[in-house]
Amino acid sequence: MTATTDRTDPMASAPSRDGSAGSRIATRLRDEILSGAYAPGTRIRQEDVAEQFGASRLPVREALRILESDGLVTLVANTGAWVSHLSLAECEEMYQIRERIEPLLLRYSLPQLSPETLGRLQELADEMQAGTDVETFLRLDREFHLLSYSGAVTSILGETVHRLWNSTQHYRRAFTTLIGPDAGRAVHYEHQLLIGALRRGDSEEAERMLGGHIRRTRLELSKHPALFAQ
Amino acid sequence: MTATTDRTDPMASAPSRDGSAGSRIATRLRDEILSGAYAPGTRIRQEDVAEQFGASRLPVREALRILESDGLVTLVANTGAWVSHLSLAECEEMYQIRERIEPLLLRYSLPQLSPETLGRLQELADEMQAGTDVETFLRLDREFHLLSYSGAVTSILGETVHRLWNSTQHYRRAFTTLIGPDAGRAVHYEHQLLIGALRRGDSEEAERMLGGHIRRTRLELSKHPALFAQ
DNA sequence: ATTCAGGTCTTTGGATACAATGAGAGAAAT
DNA sequence: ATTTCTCTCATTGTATCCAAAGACCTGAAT
Repeated sequence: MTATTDRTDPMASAPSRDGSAGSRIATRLRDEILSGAYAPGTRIRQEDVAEQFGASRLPVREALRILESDGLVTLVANTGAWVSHLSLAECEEMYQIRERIEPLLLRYSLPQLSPETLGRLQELADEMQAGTDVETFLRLDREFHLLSYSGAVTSILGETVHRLWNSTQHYRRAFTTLIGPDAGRAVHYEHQLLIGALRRGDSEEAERMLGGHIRRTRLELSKHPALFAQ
Repeated sequence: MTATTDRTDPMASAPSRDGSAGSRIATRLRDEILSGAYAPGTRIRQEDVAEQFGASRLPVREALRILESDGLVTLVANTGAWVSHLSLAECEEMYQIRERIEPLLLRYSLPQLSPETLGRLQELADEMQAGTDVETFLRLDREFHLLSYSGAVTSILGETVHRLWNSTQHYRRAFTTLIGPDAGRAVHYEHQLLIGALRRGDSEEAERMLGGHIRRTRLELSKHPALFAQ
């Protein structure tokens, strides 16, 4: 009976809050949205989803509420639900927030990172650097960063960061598709330098690197307003 | 059909998302929780609320989902709903987040603040300094800070800050009750200095003042773990 | 006396049925 | 031709009913 939902697996893309049908539907819908199956702006009809999952519209409504609180779905009363889309300004806001709170989360996490985790981070960074397709790049990058936060036992902060990643997922995909997964070599170098700071236990430097990494990404992103065309 | 909900009134304690019964119930329940009528840990029975508002349990469930996404209510599947309570660690986390993102919000807001708004901020600060009871102190402090953010046209950032204020409201009340609304003179001085920076349009200094203000409050709060006794 | 098992009972979760609201098409008037 | 009004239909919102899952109480056995 705490204020937080359990999250044993830091990599889980879905909180999987509980066993209710609404939560299960939310989990699967979330994965579909994050996978890119639904583009932002796509309308979501309750009945369609209900039929798809073999349930009534009621748990679907609960699922939509959950996804709304995740920022993935936008509900309008008496009208319907849509997959959320961001304006460039909103996306930049999210990156500004990330830039300020993810270093904090990393600071909580760093002292608890095991050698095994650091090794795994190195593997992920190397695998990314070897070059891959867009989807793999996105998956590895997400796993890399969220794993670097896995030492933190925080509740609110971790969830907030998770939400921000989910909300911007589609635009990261669009951006990466546009410029190619290796166009920005800086990403790989920054990851390597970040790992170095983590290995040394240099919290200050790790925070600075991460903040800069997010900041640079935001500035790159803002050069492509076309990604956010309505 | 944007990703944000309208919020014309920056002071509204409730988003008042739309006209559905669930949202209206959520709005009123939220106000009751924030007013202190329900202590954290209090169980909320769906049927009680339904009867209180003359509705069925269904919109109540929606209201509880909404409040859960606000962080004010904790739902457990097949078990029930409780007014959320925070541990000291969780509350400190929220203050750490606030310390990093509220200065950012203030930076967005500052250039848009009208002379009238600055005057109103001065009135609020003066009124607080004159000394009042706990409830008035809380109301004025909340209005002061949220009004200082009212110039920002942000969406996500403003909502996030709003949620953090709501989630910690009960503990601010408990803390203020414990030490008295005037025990911390520093609050008043900080407010005055903050207004000075705002008047000069000195964004850097305003951000620094606000960050320090929140930080100091967090440190004070952490001296009283008894406030968070289960 | 304490602990464990069973059963009842309260409370939540879900499905069907109905009401109400909004959106879109079509027709008429300017 | 364009705009506006109205009517119809698709879709969401709510209530009632039923099912299921915990919680609590009672009882017996060690």
